[in-house]
Amino acid sequence: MSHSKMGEHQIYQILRNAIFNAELPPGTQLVESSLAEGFGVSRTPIRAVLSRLKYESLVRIIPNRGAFVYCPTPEEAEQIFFVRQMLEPEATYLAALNASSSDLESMNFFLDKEEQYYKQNQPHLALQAIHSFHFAVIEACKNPYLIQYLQEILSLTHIILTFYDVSESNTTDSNHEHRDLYDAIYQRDATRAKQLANEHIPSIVKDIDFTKKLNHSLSIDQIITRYTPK
Amino acid sequence: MSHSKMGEHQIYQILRNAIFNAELPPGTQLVESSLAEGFGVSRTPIRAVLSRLKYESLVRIIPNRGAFVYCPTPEEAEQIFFVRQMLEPEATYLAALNASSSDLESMNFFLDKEEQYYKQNQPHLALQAIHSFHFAVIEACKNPYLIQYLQEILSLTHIILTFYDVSESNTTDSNHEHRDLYDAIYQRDATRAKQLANEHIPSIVKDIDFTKKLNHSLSIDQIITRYTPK
DNA sequence: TGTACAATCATTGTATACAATCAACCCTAG
DNA sequence: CTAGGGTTGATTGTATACAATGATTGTACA
Repeated sequence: MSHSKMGEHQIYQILRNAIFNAELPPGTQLVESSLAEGFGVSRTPIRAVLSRLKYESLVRIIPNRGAFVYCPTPEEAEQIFFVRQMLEPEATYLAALNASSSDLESMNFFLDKEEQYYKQNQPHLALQAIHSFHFAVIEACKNPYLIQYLQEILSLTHIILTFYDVSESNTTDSNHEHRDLYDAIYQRDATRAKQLANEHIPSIVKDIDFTKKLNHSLSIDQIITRYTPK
Repeated sequence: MSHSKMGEHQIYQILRNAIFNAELPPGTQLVESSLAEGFGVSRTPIRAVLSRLKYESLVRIIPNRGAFVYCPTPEEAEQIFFVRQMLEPEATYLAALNASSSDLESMNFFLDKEEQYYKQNQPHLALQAIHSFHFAVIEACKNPYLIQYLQEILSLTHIILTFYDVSESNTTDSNHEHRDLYDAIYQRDATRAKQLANEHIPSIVKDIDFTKKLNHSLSIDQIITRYTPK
């Protein structure tokens, strides 16, 4: 199956999203020639995209063997959440000081989305909204290096939450914690925002059930077709 | 000037070192074809190396324009040191808990080097020894994600210290602070190690003179020749 | 003289052909 | 039936040719 030609950035976005939402199951091999054919380009830009995903820890590249979708072990998950716990409270502190009105709007938007998806019993979409909310918060901290690292760590935690079962989590609590965090930022109460962020992360981790893996898997062609406009 | 063929990893190391030590002056354009000729390979592996350096913030790539050696502004320097201040004390805490005997040996080795280079009045080499010492510390924390981010941030701070003038700093104090830090880690006193690391960073920053830029610059060919074995 | 515009050139971006690598398979000898 | 070793095939790694981009220079015209 061949599609219309696509730009490198677009290809990156599609693959990133697919890994992000665990539609490409962790461990899947990404073969350059197949992707090239699917996206209607040569292997050259595909290699660039895979290389970028490697630096973001979303794929692992084994020399002369190939690229494989990142597959977090529970031990790695713990290390990832540890780093998130190190970075996010401080970034939240800065966000409370520096958030622009458009940052605040963005946070609000995704909070509403989260609530809406919970009510519609679509936890998978709610998780995406939560990710976007947290992303909006860290973007507001205005330190590009901190943003870069936290964005990466946040993506990894999102993959973990999507890949492992979190159905036991209390959705109402989750939404309330996020709203409280937003309120603290909105009121420029940086200390309180930091403390809320600090307490928030353990409440995410405790609901992960590492014994149950979920399955959202799609084929490469399904993914390409879905994201291809028209 | 053409040289014997070299592997991608080796090329990466050479370019990284050259940028790291400000031998390639910040702002220098790195032209793919020149590097390819210099290293005796095609543009393909050069592009891979430049792309990697880009993800490590050591070069900036402007699309359709080229790759340029990272050129830190004082404002960026502040943001970089801020992130270092966020990460390094905690990593030092973990290092005190987890350092292996070979980690400790490594730290000790570079402490001696630092002292030795100061005595020989070679501040530039002493800076490199300090970097290696700090690197040994963070490696001991055993969290691969934290190590990755701190390694990057540490490299950026090293570039800043090499690029701007720090000749006013008190070399004896510096060495003593490092030895104290090592002692705390050696004694597994994690809390003290963390505190020392916390106090150490401001004492680095205060000696930077952003008004004076130093010049260590070499041409690409000089760099290739110097690092080429034989 | 200064500005708009066209041609030129250096450089990056992409496609394709070929080389190198490694795993899996099969075949043979013990 | 098993262990060793060579062969094959799928995949990545590299070189090279060509296309696209955008800055620079030169030039005509106001």
